[in-house]
Amino acid sequence: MSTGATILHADLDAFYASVEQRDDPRLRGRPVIVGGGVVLAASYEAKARGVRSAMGGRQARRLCPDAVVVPPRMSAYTAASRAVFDIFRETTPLVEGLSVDEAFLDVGGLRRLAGPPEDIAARLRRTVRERVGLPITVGVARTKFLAKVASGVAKPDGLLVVPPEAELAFLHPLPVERLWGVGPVTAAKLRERRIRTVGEVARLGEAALVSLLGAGAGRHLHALAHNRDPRPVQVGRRRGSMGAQHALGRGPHAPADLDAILAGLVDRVTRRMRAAGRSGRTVVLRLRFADYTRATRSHTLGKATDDTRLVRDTARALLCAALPEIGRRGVTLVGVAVTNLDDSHVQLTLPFTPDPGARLDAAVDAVRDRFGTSALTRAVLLGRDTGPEMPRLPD
DNA sequence: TCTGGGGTCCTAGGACCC
DNA sequence: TCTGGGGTCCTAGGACCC
Repeated sequence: MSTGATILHADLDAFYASVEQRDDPRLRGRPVIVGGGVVLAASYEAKARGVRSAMGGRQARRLCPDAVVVPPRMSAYTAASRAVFDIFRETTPLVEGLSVDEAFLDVGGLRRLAGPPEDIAARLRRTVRERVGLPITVGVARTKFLAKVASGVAKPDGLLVVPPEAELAFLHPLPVERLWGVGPVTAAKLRERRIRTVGEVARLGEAALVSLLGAGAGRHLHALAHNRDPRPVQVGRRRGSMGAQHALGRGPHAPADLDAILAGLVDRVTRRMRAAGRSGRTVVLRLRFADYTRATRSHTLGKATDDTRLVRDTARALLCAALPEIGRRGVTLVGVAVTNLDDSHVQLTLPFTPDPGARLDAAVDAVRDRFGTSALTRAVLLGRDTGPEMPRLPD
């Protein structure tokens, strides 16, 4: 294992908003908000005025009346994401995608081939800017956790290298909210104990953290504050669940309407599952009540399925059982997810080749490259035009 | 902070098994 | 006829992330 700072965390800045500014020069330099009801993304000009993603649209407009509000163009973001991930994979085969707009890259083995990590990172930023036209921030460090923190500090359009000898000096003065995994609840608990910086967390001791946050979170945070993070960059992670949800007004909502919404959601999810070659065993009904508290109801089937009717009937039974509670409390969101996705199918996307024989050869090669010869027990070749689906974790 | 849609990971109790 | 230790699976909830 290489000992230097060799992990890159690359993160596109204000992704959706940057794509809009790229494609419409009139938006450049102006506050841009993507999304109507809630803010999906805000340009840095809008962020400077206090606009945040997930914020209600009305509040955003109050904070920033001169913002240009544009509807999302998911297919444009998907295309941009694909182009950027192509550049990631040209940089190193060791790419772990976290979402549409960020990934870890391990460049530890590339020093002789491609130069030191900081040069690779600078080149990556330049290439993304030239070929895709988007600003991207890169953090470089010895661990994934620190690389992620570094990119967060360097945003927007920045590059920050944390050399191994400077790790704690970098980490300890930061506010605890900077830590990946510390959200509002954990931050509030720490604040009650007058703990504001990572250094103060590190001095607290593991036992105290465990009693404050629980065993898992306490130990995790203690390790991170001491900069212990052994997790490697993992290639080819597959998602564990697929879901769809739909928010509703405060209601009331007739059971038949809820059932129709649920059927539509199930249809969407199972369609995506079949397209990805995945099936799952557990059907989860997700509910949000009028007071915005949440609940889930789930049922696990005997074997994995991607069948619309079976998933729909299962979800419908869960909904029926929950109707009395929905009647009492009101409902503001219904969702369905299928989890326990099996690992028996993998989908690889390959460029189209006209000759069927060459197509099969390419598929066999691709499977062998990625999983070894023994993995190739049965392959189904599907022709599919690339739709507007978002590439999150590969399926 | 008056709240969309898509995910991940962890915890804890209970059923059930040996 | 009162009860150990260890394991897995299922369900539900919660925190967090983009």
